Amino acid sequence: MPIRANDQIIHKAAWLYYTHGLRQDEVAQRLEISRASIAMYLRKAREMGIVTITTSTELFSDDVLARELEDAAGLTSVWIVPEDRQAMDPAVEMPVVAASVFLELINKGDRIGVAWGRTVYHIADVMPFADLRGVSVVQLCGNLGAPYSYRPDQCTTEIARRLNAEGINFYAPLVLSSERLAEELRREPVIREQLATISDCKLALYSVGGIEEDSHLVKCGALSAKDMHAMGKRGAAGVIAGQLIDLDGQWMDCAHNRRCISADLDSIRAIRKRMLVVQEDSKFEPLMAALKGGFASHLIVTASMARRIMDRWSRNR
Amino acid sequence: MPIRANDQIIHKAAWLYYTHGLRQDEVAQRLEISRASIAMYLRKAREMGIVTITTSTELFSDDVLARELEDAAGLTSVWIVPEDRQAMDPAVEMPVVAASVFLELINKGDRIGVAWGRTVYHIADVMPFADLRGVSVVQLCGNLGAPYSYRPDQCTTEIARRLNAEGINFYAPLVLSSERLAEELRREPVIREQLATISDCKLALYSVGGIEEDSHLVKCGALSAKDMHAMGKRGAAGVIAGQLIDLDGQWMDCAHNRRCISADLDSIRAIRKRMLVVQEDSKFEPLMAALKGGFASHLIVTASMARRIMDRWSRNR
DNA sequence: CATCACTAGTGACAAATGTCAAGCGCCGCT
DNA sequence: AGCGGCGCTTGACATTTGTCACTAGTGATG
Repeated sequence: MPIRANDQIIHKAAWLYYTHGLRQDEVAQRLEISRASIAMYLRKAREMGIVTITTSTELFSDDVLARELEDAAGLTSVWIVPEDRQAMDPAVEMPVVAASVFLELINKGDRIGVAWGRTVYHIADVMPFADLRGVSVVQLCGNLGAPYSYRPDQCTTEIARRLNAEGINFYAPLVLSSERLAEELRREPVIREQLATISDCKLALYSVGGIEEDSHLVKCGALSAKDMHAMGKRGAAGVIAGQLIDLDGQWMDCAHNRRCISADLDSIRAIRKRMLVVQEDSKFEPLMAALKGGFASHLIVTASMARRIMDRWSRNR
Repeated sequence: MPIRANDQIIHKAAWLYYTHGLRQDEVAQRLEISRASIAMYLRKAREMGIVTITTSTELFSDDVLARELEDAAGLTSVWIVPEDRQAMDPAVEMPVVAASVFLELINKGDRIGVAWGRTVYHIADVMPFADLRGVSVVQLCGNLGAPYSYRPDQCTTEIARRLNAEGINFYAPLVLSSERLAEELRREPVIREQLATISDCKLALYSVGGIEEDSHLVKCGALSAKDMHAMGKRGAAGVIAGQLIDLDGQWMDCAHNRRCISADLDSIRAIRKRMLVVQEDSKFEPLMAALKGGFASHLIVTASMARRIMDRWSRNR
């Protein structure tokens, strides 16, 4: 574009305003035209690229990635745990970040849902102590005798203890041996009430489970390796609060899910702050399913995982 | 710099406001804090270089006189600071223009040489904040205890700080009491290495010093008024990076220069972008010498100075 | 020469932004 | 535990900026 004599005044206005920090009326005075015109010139200057406003990409590259991911996936907030940092192992760092984010998301009097898994327990394990009387921590899924220390009730209890909050455990098994029994149990007033309050939670904390043979559900004996494998064939992509979800993050109508006593997935989706924390790189596909299913509003992942999500997301469009 | 939870929110506010164009109240709502805080965060973001607002310097190079001067003196680029009533005070304007031009000339990963003087310090003082990680700012000349605040190392340091770049100071005095000592010091590995890297600079910033009795070298005690006067008689015409040059811009073989620890003039000439900024009308003769000596590829002067250069140049041909 | 179409500029008002004193936790100290 | 200082946050108000309907000037056209 050739330099038109007229642009000169736009340059002058932009220079005085942006570089010297004069106010619009001062610029108007100096150039002897109305302030309204200055406002117009400045808009043109921005449109024409005479002034450019850029947000840093170098110094805060992780932050930029987080913002891009928020935009792409429609999430409220994303935290990126860097991996290139010489100091910290992401496996240690992530639960710490998650715990402090979790703490900040809690408000007085909130009811908070906590699911279960290795990740969640690690978060519980580094949760700072706080005095949050009036807060209730409820268990999102039924119980399960696990060979490890992170049983569902323990996650809830440990977090409640650290926060000085009220822990509300779920007095039902996660999986029953028959659908009929599960159905009957769900109808029990105590259980029903507990399930009904879940959508009142202000905040939920969970990870997403994988569907490999070493998945949590399998390890804890809730599902045989063979059945899990079969479910993978049938389109299962991940596990949320003990229940299988498909590639689109929808509840699967399968024997396992029907035998489960756990939070209704729609109740979980109804919670405003759904904090999803994913540590393992191998959980990429489950994570994508969970995101599609709307199980996250607040996401905590590693930088490499964030990049993979961005890649996939932009490719699909 | 560790993860500062506080910066995260600043970055996020800046992102939403500048990149997405949300209004402050919308940002406030989304981040669930007051709008007043958002306004504060945005100010910090600008100060920290998370967002940078730059204005094109085209206004000053878009000038017939500038083109003529480029052609006449064989310069790459000239910026003219106008002196008319509509413009700002040239004394204020020139450092600002210089700082903006300087910023535009920097590329990612560059090493940049910065000399010393009142002008350079004034430029440093109005240098915008930016995010130029990976850039190194090196000091072109030795140090000098100045009665003013603009010591050589301070120029370098301040510019580096504002750009978020790495500042590399020169740990030697500008002038030593004997030639022998200067020679020995120049041979010291640390110093020698530092001097050797100067020609790798992609960009240099300096002014040219006068040889009057109120010159910088005299004021800072590097040279007595009497000696300076004597050097004038012997043909000295100006000062570049602490060293005297003659009317043709050549290094003078004199006691002062031999006692100096500073960038070799040929190293400076080897730098592709040599940005010379001259404010005072009184520096006409030094400036002519510097131009003849090839110390400028990019020149910033007042309109009247530009006219004087053109006059002299055309008369001599 | 009247008319129309178009642009750039303006005054007045609405909207957005900047600022500051006061409030509120939090931390360290006694 | 109580106290004082410090730094962040906020509500309320002042200032600055954005917008829009309108006008004047300009140039093309029948």
